[in-house]
Amino acid sequence: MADRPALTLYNTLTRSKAPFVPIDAENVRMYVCGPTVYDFAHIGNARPVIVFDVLYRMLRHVYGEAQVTYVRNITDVDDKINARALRDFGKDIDAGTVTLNEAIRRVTEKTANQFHSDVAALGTLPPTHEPRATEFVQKRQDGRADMITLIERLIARGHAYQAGGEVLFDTSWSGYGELSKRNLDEQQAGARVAVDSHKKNPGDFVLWKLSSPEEPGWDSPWGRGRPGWHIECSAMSAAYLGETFDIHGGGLDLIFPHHENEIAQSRCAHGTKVMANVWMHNGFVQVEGRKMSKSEGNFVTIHGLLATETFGGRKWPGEVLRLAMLMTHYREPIDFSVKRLEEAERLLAKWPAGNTGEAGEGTVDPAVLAALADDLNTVAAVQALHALAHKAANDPAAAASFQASAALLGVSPKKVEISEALEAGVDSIIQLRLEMLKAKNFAGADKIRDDLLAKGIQLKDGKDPATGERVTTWEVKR
RNA sequence: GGCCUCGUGGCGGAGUGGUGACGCAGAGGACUGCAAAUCCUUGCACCCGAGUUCGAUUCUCGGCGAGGCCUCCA
Repeated sequence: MADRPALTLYNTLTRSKAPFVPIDAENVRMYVCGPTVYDFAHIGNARPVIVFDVLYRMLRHVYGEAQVTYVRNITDVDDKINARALRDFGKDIDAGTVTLNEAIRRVTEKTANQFHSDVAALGTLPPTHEPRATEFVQKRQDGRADMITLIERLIARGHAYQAGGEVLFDTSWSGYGELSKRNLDEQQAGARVAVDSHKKNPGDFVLWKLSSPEEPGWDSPWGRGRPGWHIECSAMSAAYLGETFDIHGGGLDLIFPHHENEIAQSRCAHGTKVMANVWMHNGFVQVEGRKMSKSEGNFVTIHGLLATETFGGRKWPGEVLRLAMLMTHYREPIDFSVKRLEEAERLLAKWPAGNTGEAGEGTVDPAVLAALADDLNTVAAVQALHALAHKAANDPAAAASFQASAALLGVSPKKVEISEALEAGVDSIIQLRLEMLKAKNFAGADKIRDDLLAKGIQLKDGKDPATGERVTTWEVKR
């Protein structure tokens, strides 16, 4: 395709922007680190989900929907999950009515379901594959990559060793530190982590650790145990995308150690020069100017924004949250605030509402496309969209183009539904009000207007240009 | 201590070696019985210092400031 838009992406590996060239344009492959399912997802989790959803839409637009594979995992094995299961089901486990594994499964199922409903409300497309870590611990019937096989290969190739009841990755490997630009030897001075004596190098990390009988575990060549934190992404990316793929994404904080370790594991296990060609990282989210943390009391969950009145004293529609997120470039830090959400809502209210949220027949606006092609400049894209919205008011082609362009960002405003009974009655109420106005009964007319507004219907008075008669129209107030 | 980001008007936020992007909010106006919506007009900026340059917000160096990672974290 000669007319394919040139997509440029910032690559953390090279700390620079470069044209994106897929390994195989017929099968463009992207992996994004998904949630560890032990608690409600917060807006910090929402950012990569939204950002890489835009990238997914962009890739599908450029290369074709069937030509893009997007994998986002669910990590359902983690000591935080175990702790949560004990907290929530400890009594049941003690009473013998629930096993630990059952309790863990309940925690992960509930949290994963919540996550899915949250991100659906944010207007994100489901990924092509959403593998769960627990299904990739042991060797699989279908022959896809698994964690134990990867660890075996790492040991066989001399990159991992057993010590102190653990299997550890040997970070003396020469490629270690390329992504995060770290030299581990130089970091010893201020390192806060105590050096375990059984490690060959202080930075060596766990691939496999033994479980006590009370802890969840899987049988392995090294005894019953559970995987370390990083190996699941190496396994699941290889399982669906192969040993080398195009794009790997996640939050800034994952650069070290998570992604650095993933690279080390995958490259050493497979003997490859690269794990993913492009590494992309989104910036952090702050809340009202402060770091979000449970101790600060400003921990904001997606669910809390959508369904409760804990932030700014009201609920927020998913599309408002999404637009608010896209009003800042993905690599910049973002300050999540009530003011920002209000601005996003105002902007959205000015855009023409389509029923479908689908691209429809229109062509994507060149300015929107160019903005997104430039390392996902969603800010410029939103502003191009805003300009397009002005034209769309009395230009059907522009309106169609707006829908197609907005769909690429995933922010297509949908019409708000009102009850049919209300809608059917509006015209007669307007007539009644017009007669009151003729009689100069302004108080009565204004009351009607206020009552309708309370029901979500905004009246707008205008003049018929020919006759000078008052003409009242209405729209659904979003 | 080491390694990374970043610093633009009230707020958000692009961009560029050489005439104030833009959006939101504000102010003024048109329209209106009053609103809402819409339209028009308008004020406000590039952290500090040095260097390179005819010229720097844009490049280089230094400083100051903010944030992140080095420990679970998106």
